[in-house]
Amino acid sequence: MENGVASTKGEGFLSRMALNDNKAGMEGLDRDKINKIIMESSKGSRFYENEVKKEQQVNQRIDKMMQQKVQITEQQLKNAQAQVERLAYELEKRRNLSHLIVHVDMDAFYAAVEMRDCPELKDKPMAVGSMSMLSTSNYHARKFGVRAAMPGFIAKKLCPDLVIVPTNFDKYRAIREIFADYDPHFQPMSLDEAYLDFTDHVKLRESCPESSRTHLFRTSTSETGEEQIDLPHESVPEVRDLSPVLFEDSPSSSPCFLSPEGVGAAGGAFEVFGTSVEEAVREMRFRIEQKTMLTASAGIAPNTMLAKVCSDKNKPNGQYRLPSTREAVMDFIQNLPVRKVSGIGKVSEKMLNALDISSCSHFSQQMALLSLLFSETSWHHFIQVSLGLGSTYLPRHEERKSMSTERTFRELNKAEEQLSLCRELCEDLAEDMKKEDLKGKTVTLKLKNVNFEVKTRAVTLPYAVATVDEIYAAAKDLLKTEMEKESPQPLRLRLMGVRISAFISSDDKKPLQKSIICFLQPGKTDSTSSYQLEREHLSSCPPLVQKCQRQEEVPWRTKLWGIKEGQTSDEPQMSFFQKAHAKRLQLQAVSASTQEEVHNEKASVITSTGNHAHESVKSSINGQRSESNCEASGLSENDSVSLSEAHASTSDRGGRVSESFTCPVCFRQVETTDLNVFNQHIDQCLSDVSRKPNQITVSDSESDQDGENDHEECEVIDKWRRESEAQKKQESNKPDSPQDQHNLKNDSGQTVLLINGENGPVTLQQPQACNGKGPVLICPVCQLTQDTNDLTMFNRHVDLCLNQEVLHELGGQTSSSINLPSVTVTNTKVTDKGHLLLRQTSKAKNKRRDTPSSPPSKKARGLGPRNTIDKFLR
DNA sequence: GGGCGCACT
DNA sequence: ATCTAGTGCGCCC
Repeated sequence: MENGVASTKGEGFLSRMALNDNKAGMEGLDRDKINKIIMESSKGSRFYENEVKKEQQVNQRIDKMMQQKVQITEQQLKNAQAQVERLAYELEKRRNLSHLIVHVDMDAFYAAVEMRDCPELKDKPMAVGSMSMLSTSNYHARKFGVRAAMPGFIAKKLCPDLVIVPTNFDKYRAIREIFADYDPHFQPMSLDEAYLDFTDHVKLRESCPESSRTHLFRTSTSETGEEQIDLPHESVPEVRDLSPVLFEDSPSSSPCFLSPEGVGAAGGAFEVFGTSVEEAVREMRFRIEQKTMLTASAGIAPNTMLAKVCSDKNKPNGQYRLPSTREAVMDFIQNLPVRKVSGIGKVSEKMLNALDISSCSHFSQQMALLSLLFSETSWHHFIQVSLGLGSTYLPRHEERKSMSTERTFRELNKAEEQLSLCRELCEDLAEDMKKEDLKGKTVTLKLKNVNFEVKTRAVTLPYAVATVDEIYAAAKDLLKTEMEKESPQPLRLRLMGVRISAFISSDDKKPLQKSIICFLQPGKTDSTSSYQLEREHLSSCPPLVQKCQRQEEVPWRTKLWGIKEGQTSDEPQMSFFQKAHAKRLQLQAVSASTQEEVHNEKASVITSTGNHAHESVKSSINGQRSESNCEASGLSENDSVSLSEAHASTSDRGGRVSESFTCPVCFRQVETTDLNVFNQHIDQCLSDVSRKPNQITVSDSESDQDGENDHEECEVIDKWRRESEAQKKQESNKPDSPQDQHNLKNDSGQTVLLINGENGPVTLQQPQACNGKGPVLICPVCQLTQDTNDLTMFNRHVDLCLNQEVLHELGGQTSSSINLPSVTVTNTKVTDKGHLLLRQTSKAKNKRRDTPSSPPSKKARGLGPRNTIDKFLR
């Protein structure tokens, strides 16, 4: 090799495949011995040869880069340096240390689940996967060098006693919901990993009573209110013997998990958690463990980039906090190996190494050079890493961009078989496409031959396709073309895959309905109105409309992200309905970003009972009607509940049974069973919006940098809402009923108290008394007046009451059998599992989803959204 | 738009 | 004997 990077094939191979001893649980292994086995198992195989070839290609890239490097003039470097410094200055100016981003990562996730469900495995080295490939291994196996992404047959050589368990994704999927308990807006990166923003939670935590930070140990599955994750056919081992067995050599096993500080009234041990973010995260991990019997590790830092690195620091079953000071961040970065940074992989690392860059501190020294040798996105990413900068907001779920299926097999060289396999793949893909109601224009065929050479061939059709025949027609053409190229030799394939991309928007497939009859009547469409959306963003949410039509829960987060920065009010094609939608969704985003959740699984037990005893709660809430304003707009998760479940509901309000719909525009209950009447109501609401088209705006995040317009915009919306309400009142000529919507807020203008309707739609509580100071809060459980105006405190109290109710009176009753009032406090969300999440708004801010210190483009390599998992989640 | 590589899990 | 599957994005043409 010209640059001397790899002098032999073996070295070249090992530089790609050798044991990466950075991995947790891999410390102090006999690396040479392990690498020798890896080498011996691989040498001479086609895979090996291909790896060597790829290695050479990388080396060529490096050579090319080095040639460029020597041609760089002093002047170029000087100019580049100036540019780099300017950017660094700008980035520094925008550094945002105000967020507390948490990255949670389940420890050896798949393996841990399998061990939990099959305790005999606990003492053995085991891995999840197949002889061909392992997904992960437990910590026993890691001692032998067995790790994720290693083929099982090699792992067996390293560790002959290794037990390999096949993957069971359905089981792993169930775990995901625990993250939502903590932050419904969490960003899942995979089945076992997520980012959460703890900023607001910690702010509120400081004023929390100790009781709400007290958590019981699970002593048996039935004694606590913690829901069980659905785990088909397995026994539930004692949690306390799980953790030490799983991670006996954990660097940071929290002893508190094993030696509880006290014994609760119910006989259960409990632990009190503090108010700091470390304690909050520790509490979360504790609860995850109590609930799933699995441990998680976490990193706490001012941004996602750092949080991710931090979560790895004390793995397994540990956490690490990087203080939110510039000094701490820069210290942390100095000795951080570049490879630890998300987005810098094997190849990037090697290229950087060739420039003598191995730790992040080297970045700043070489940044001018890097700016000349790497693409703009790449070096921008590098410079941010060098400054310890990263995203301070959690990008929400985005739309899927492609869908594919592929299969690996033993050599397949008969044209007939290849074609029928291709057909099979197309069938699978078409089925998946149908599930998400997708149609795409680009069909890509992927082929890997027995020498591991990968080819992709794509065709973009003038129309979108989704059916088997359509996809196959395109894929077959591509395959035949490749066959012809090779003929008379046959293609010798080991993998075939079909992918569809370039999805068309839902609107192209089915026009949106002005009246949201689509929410209500599956299959029925109103062809008289169609909406051409100018913005691709807004229109590119194909799964949404269909899901509405199926009356499934609408993924509002998805919808929310259909509305992105750059949307403005002067888009003529945007329907008013969509504008109203957009605005509300945007407001949801605002409140979502400022909401914090009060853990309340016990309350969730209550909520899931649904239609009981609303009345008993109503009388307990006295308060003032709020002035509409931004903070108390009430446009939060509640709305998503209303919207997503804007279908007929039968309720027993006021002792009578009535059919009603919740209007998705004004949120009022429309008491009718006639869809036409309901649609008329919605149309009226929409025309209310239309009279103020410029006020129902979707703000451009770029032009609203400091969120200063938020208040103004909220006022506009609330004004409209007030007017709308007044108008409706006139129409119906009825006084306010308890179900009428009012935003209530406490003295600080932060909170609204609502009573939850049984079927999702939220009805707001009419204030009944006013003491001049704010709402008088009476606990719906113990019926005692609470000496506080602070809804957070009140929530905590209710929480505790419910806990006691559930634990001490109802014992092991399951959630569905508990018959208690349904209580919701504002900005709550009833999750699909019936969990009641309590949150409280704080000052609306952070409207910008892209904060000054977040990367200029999340498209920076490796930092884009990961949608892999969404397929599993849906 | 096509082809292919990188990165991540 | 045996080295995944799925996705998004960058770069180059």
